[in-house]
Amino acid sequence: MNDPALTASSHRRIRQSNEVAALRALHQFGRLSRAELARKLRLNRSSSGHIIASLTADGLVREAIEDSPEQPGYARVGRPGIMLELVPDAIFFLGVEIGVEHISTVEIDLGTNIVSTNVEPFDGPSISVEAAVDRAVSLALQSIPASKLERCEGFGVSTPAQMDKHGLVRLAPLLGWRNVHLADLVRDALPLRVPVLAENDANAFAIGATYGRSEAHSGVTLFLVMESGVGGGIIIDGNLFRGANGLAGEIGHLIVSDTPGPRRNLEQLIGLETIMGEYRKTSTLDHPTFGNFLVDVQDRLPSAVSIAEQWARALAIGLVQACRIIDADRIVLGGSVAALYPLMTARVAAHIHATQESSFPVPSITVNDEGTVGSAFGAACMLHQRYLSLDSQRFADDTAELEEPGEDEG
Amino acid sequence: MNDPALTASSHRRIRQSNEVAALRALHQFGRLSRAELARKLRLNRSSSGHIIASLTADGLVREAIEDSPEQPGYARVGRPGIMLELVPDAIFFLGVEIGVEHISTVEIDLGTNIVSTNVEPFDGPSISVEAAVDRAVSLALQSIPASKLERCEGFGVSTPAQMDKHGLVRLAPLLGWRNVHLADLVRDALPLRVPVLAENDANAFAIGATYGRSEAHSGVTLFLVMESGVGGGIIIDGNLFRGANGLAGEIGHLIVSDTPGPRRNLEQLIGLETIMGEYRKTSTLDHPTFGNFLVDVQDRLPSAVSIAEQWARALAIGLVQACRIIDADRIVLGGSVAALYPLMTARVAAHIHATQESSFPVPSITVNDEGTVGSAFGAACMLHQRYLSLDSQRFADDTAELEEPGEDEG
DNA sequence: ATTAATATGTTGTATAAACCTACAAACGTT
DNA sequence: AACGTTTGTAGGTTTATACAACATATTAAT
Repeated sequence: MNDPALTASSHRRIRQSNEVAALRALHQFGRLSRAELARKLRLNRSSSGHIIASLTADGLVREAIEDSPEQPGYARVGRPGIMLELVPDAIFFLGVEIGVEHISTVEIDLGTNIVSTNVEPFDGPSISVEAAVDRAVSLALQSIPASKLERCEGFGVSTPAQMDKHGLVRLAPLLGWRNVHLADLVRDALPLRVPVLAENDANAFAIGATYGRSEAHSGVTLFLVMESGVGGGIIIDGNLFRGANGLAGEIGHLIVSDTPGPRRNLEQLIGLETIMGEYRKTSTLDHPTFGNFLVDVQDRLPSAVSIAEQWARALAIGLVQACRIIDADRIVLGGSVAALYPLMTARVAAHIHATQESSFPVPSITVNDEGTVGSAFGAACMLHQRYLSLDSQRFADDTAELEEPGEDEG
Repeated sequence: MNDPALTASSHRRIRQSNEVAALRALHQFGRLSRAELARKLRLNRSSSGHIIASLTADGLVREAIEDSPEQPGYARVGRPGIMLELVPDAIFFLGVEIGVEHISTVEIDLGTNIVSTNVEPFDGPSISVEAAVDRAVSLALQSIPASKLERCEGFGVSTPAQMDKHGLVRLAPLLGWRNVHLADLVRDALPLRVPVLAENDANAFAIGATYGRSEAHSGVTLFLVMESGVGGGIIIDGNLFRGANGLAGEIGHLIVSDTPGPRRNLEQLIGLETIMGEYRKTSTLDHPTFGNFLVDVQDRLPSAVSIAEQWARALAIGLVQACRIIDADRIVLGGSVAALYPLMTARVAAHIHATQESSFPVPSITVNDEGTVGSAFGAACMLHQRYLSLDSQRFADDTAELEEPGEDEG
C-alpha cells in the first residue's frame, strides 16, 4: 500500500531513531563517550547526553568502569570523556537451527557475544514440523532460568528451506515440509511473547558471519556454505539480500558443467558428497573421512590433489559467474568443505584469472571460522539486528498496533 | 567514518524528510489531496497541510485545476479534497548518453515527462573524452533558453563504461577511455552548478525503464539490454544495485556455453552481432537487416527459426543462472534484440523450465518499449531520484557543506 | 605550582515541527 | 432543509533537538 521508505517521521520517531542510532554506534564501535557519539551521529552534545540518559534509564547502556587500555594512538588533550558501553546482559536473544541431522541453539547477549550453545542430534526427515519446533524451543530454553526469560527480546529460527520473509516455508525438501508457517508455529510454541523470525539456513549463516563486522558494513559479500549441499547468502551493506523469494545467493544450483554430458550444478561439483565419493574411490582407508582427504591433499597425494583441483576449478567458475551478476567485493567460504580452500588458494585464484576477463576485479576470498552453530548464531543475530532498528519491539508499545493483515505485496 | 544509516535525524531533517516523502508520494500517485497524503505518510492532517504549504511556496506543488476525471470506483461522501499535483515545469533535469555511435540527450520535467530529446551521430572511439563531454553538454543545452537554465536541477551522463559511484571511469573499452573522472569533467564543462551523476549505460537504462513504475517499487528486477553488446542492470526495490564496482548485472559476460569447444559468454550467444553473423550465412538478401531476420522468424523460415531457437536457449540459460543468484521476480528485456522475444516466448519458457529445477519460481519476462533515448532518460531519472531524496541540493544550502574528501571506503 | 588551553558533561532556554482539538466549509443523502 | 461525513485550517500543546553558558577534568606551558 505505502512504501516503507515513504512513511514520515513523527516526533516520537526522532527520539526512537536516534536511540537506535546510538545503540548501533555503541555496538559497532564498542565504547564511545557522549561527545564522540554526538559527533558520529552529527548531533549536539547535549542531545547525545539526553539520549544516553534515556538508554541508561532503560538499563541498556552504562558508563564503563575504568579499565580502558588507553589508546596509544594520540595523546588526547582536554577533559577525557566517560566511556559508555552496552550492558551485555541487559537482554538476550535466542537462535536455533533446525538442521537435517541436528538441532543447535545459541544464546547471545546485547553485545552479540555467545553466552551458551546446545546441540542435539536429530533426525529431521522422520519428524513432523510441530515436533521439530517443540524440540527446538525446549532445547533453546532448557538452560535459561525462568527469572531470566522476560529479558529475552527475540527468537530466530534457521532451517534448510525456501521461505518468504514472514517465515512461511514454501518447501523444505530435506525435511519434507511444504507450506508450513514456521515462524507462526514457533511463536505459538514459545511460552513468551517475543519477535520471531525464520530464515533459510544459508542466509542465516551469512548474517552471522558478517553481522557487526565492520568490513561487511558496506559493500557486497557473497557467503558460501559448503557441506553436503551448497547454499549461499548475499549481504549488501550489512543487510541480507533475500531476493524476491528468499532464494538469492542459492548458488549451489548454478549450472557450471561445461563438460559434455549431463548438466551438473555447482553443488554436484563442489559439495562434500561429491568430494567424498571421488575420494572413496581412491583412498586406501576403510572409512575415509574428509579429514583424511585434507591430509592427503596437504601431502600432495596425486589422487587427492586431482580431486581438489577439480573442486578448485568448479569453485572458481561458480564464483566468477556469481560475481558477474552481483559484483561482490568479498567472498566468504563456510561449511566444513571450506577447510579445503586454504590448501588450494593459488589454484582457485589461477582458475578465476583463467575464467574471467582480465578487466574485471577479483574479489577477496576468506574462510569463515565460525563453529558449528553459525547458522543458529545468525538467526539470533537477525533479532539483534531487529532490536537495533526502528522495528524494535521497544517502540511497539505506544503505537496502537494497527492490524493490517496482507498489506504487503503478495 | 560514519555510516549513512547511522546519522541522526535533527529538527530540520524531519521536515526535509517529510517534504521529500510528500514529493515522492505525489510523483508516485500523481494526484492526492492533503488528507490522502496525510494518510499515506501516516502524518497528521494539519502537518500535511503545513508541508504542502511549504512546497507550494517553493513552487513545486500546486492545487490541480478542476478536471479530475472523477474516479467512478466509489462515490465519495463528505467534502471532496483539493487535489494537489507536482508543477511539472518547476524544474527540469538533463540526461545525456555518450554512446559509441551517437550522443543522445533528454530533458525531463519534475513529473519525469520527456520534454525534448536530441540525437546526434558521433564517432566515440575517435574522439577524446574532453571533446565528447563538450559535444554532449552543448547538445543537451542547445534547446534550453538561457532564462530557463537556472531551473535545471541535475545533469546525468550515461556511457558504456565501468565506473564507480562517483563517476570515476575505470575503463571504457569501446571508447578507449581509462581512469578519467567523467562526472568531474562534465561538472567543469557545464555553465551551471548542478548535481552531476555518471552511470554505466545499461544501469542507466535499467533505472529509466523502472523509475516511477509502481511494479518496480518493490521486488527485484533484472534488466537486460541486448544490442551488439549485452549489458544489464539490477533494480532492487526501486533502487539501482551497482555492486561493489558498478558491474552488478553485467550479465553479458556470464559463461553459458556448455557445448564443447571454446568457452563462450552470453553476449557472444545472444548479441546482435552473433545473430546477424549467423543470419547472413543463410539469408538470400544482399544486406540483410535485423528486421529481415524478424520477418523470417515470424514466417517460420527454418534457417531463421534455428538461429532464434539457439538464441532462446542461451537467453533462457543466462536468465536462469542470473535468477539463481539474485532471485529476480521480474525480468525486462530491452535493446533492439528484445524484439525477437515476443516471437520466441514459448521457446524461452520451455528452455527455462528445462534448465532449472521445478521447485524454483519462474520470473515474469516483459519487453521494454522505450525509444532509443532510454539510457539518457535513465541518466536524467537518476537526478530526479536524487532530487526527491534527502541528498537533494534543496537541503544543501543550510548545512555547512563540510569538505571531507576520501571519506568513503576506498 | 600555578596558569592557560582544551575538551567533556550538564543545565537552562529557545525553537521547530509534529500532534491534538476544534471548527468552518463543502459535498451527498434523507 | 437538516444531517452526516470528510476536508482544510487555526490555535494551543508537546517533545526533542539546537544553542549558549558553565563547571569539570585533564594536558601543556610558564
